[in-house]
Amino acid sequence: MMSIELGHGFSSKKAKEDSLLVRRESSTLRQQATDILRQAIIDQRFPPGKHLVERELCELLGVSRTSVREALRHLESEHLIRMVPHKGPVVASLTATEARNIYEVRAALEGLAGQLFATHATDAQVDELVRISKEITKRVKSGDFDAVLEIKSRFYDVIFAGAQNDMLAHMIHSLNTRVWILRRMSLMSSERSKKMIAEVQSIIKAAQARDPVGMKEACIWHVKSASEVVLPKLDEMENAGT
Amino acid sequence: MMSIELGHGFSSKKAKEDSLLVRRESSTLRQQATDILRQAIIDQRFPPGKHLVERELCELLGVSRTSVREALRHLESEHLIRMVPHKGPVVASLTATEARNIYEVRAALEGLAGQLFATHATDAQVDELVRISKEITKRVKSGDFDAVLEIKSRFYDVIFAGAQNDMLAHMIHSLNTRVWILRRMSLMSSERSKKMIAEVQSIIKAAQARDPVGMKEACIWHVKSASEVVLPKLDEMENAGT
DNA sequence: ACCGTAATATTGTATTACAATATTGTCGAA
DNA sequence: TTCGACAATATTGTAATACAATATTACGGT
Repeated sequence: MMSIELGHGFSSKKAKEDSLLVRRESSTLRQQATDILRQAIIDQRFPPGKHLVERELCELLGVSRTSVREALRHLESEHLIRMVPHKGPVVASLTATEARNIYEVRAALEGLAGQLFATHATDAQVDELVRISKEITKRVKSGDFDAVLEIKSRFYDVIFAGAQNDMLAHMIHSLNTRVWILRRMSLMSSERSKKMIAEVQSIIKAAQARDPVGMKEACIWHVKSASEVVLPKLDEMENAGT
Repeated sequence: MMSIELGHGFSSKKAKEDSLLVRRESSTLRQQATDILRQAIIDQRFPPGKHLVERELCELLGVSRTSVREALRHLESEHLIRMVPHKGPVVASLTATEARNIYEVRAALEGLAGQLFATHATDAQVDELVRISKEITKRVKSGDFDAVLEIKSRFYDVIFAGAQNDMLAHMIHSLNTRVWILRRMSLMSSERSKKMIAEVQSIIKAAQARDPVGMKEACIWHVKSASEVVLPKLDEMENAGT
């Protein structure tokens, strides 16, 4: 499991997964704090709008205020919380407008990712994509939505790897964090799941055909299709809240 | 001299300038620290690869380590610095690959921005765009590259406003910060400046025609064109460094 | 010249303190 | 009672200090 240290010969330009680098799990406390808080927000343990208090977080996490505050800075830049001067951090809530904006951007970015994948990916990566798509179908049938989201993340990770653009991967990932709740929501309709599987299939088909434009459009369509399910619901909720 | 004001994010939904809100200029010290450090990096006062030392920054800025560290967290999330555990922050250097990735993403995002502008913008915004484009031509002739970048930022701000997607604006802005140096570099060739003006004109034309697809393509073309000037130079520099 | 080890520097984290600001509660007057 | 002024309280913003963990450098012996 843990491999041996070879000194600091970290010339891992390729980063094969059998790297010899020591795997020092999330080295710093603030990193762990950040991850835990992020997860808590995603899981809605801290509901949107919730006013967080630094001291409470310190106690909750068992770390000092220093670390908590630095973790909060990080979450702020991910737009998971909003800092109100002299009031503190507030868990960000997603307005319908923001969600619409995010889905617009996601469509553009995932379209690009698809296009680049069709252009640059290895055959092995295409095969891997096919393999995962089958797993997606399987998990959808099981009805475990979080499991579906998890495997779909892997699906996209393969696309990003093939696309060979880390910046792109990072940005999409960051956006997805914010709409995670919506994505789960969208899966909870069985018609949506069915359509989703079909969309994945058309992405696969374009990938196998090495068709950049086709893949781009399939990816864009996939995002658009999801947004069309979710955004009306969000509008509805927002109006009901008024 | 330069009023930067990317103060507290971009949460202003409409941001009418005659808002009644109290205008507390960059309220917190860490915000000011963040801005100053960011500017220093952009201006290459801290060259890429430079190893920053917290204590020195404290002295330089006249604030405590607490504030400096929180500012550093922010810059880290903007990818302007890289945190190496137990070694500290290092000013990020831009590899040719990263630059290529960023330009790919920028093309997609600015294309989207253009498309949305053509769809949603008011006539006044189109007029404003025309006005600014004339100013761009003027400043290009003056030969002040920073002035050109500044007015081009305003050009894009109008596009973002018309596109009505704050998330998109924020992401492009963040990317631009990282390639600021390259953008300035690209302007330093007079042929490039000439072509740039022509590209802006074609963007304007599409905007006036309210042609989303045309505008999208003009914006994409503009980014691609800039990247084709800059990326070879960067490759060159990188090889020379070896 | 090489190796191991001590000395040093710097970050990571915790703790304490206090000023600035926001929120809440209290009391008196109209 | 209702309202407003003002005090009491809570929380963040910032600073200063301390120490452990780790990386870098210097030194000294072989």
